[in-house]
Amino acid sequence: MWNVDEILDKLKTRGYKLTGQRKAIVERLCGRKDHPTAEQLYKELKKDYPTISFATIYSTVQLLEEMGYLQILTIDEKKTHFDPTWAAHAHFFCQKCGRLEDIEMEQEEVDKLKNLSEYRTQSLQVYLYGLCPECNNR
Amino acid sequence: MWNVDEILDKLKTRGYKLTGQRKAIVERLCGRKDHPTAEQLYKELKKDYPTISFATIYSTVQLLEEMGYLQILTIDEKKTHFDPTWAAHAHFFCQKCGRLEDIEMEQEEVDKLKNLSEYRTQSLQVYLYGLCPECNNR
DNA sequence: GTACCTGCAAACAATTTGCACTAAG
DNA sequence: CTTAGTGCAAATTGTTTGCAGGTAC
Repeated sequence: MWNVDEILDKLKTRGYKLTGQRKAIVERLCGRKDHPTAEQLYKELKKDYPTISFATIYSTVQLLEEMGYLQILTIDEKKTHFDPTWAAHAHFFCQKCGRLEDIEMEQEEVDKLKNLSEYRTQSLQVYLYGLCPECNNR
Repeated sequence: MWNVDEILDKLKTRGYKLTGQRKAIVERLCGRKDHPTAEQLYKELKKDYPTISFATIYSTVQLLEEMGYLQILTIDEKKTHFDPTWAAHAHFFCQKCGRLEDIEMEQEEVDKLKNLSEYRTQSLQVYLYGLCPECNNR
């Protein structure tokens, strides 16, 4: 699990400016277990930064992805979700309600999948689709 | 591998009309190894159906997905790709040129992944991201 | 002081939708 | 004949972009 200071340090090291917005975004993402969308982040951050914009959110999130601190999930066809968890894992997406859950996966399994291609794999996603128990029972 | 007639039969059985457009779309998808986008399909189909529309393509493709004959891939953040191959396999996406390739995967492996969740998994995608050899060498 | 960053609004692009017309059965 | 399907154009929506002003360093 990465921590806020580590990321801010690395940002600085790479020559990026430590703006209040970037700090706020990193802090808000760090350690959380859900997978917020840009919209969700925007609403949450508005409390601290009433003027924050999608432009800033998207650009910061892309920065964090390039640095390997988060993954941008395309499991939901409608919008991207951000996943700040570093540990190797798969995702389950409920096709009815949109619920998005982490699923544990062994590192060994992940490595095996990454090596499926003869090309060098930089990142990997395993997406499972179905109905969550609640949606299945009605 | 499914064939054109099987699909058309099943469409009829389910009460859908066998329009020329649907036949053309099914024929064009059946057996192909690449992963066309809506745009690509549209261009190709225009030769036979100069008036064909995106509305028809999207609706037919959704129908085929519901019937389990193709998968709609979200590996490319920008647009969806259609995959008419039924056999279990993963996908590799080149982050630079957008090349999208099939990767073989054993059925055993697929089943294992599908069972990672306690919920019933209806479908599964394994996406590998990286650079293809060509993009890697320049 | 000077890049770089931010916020705003406009632009973009893939997909969806409403509706009048057409054609399958 | 009836109803589902089609094509068109407009609408929608998540994301990106251009640019003027602001801020980190």
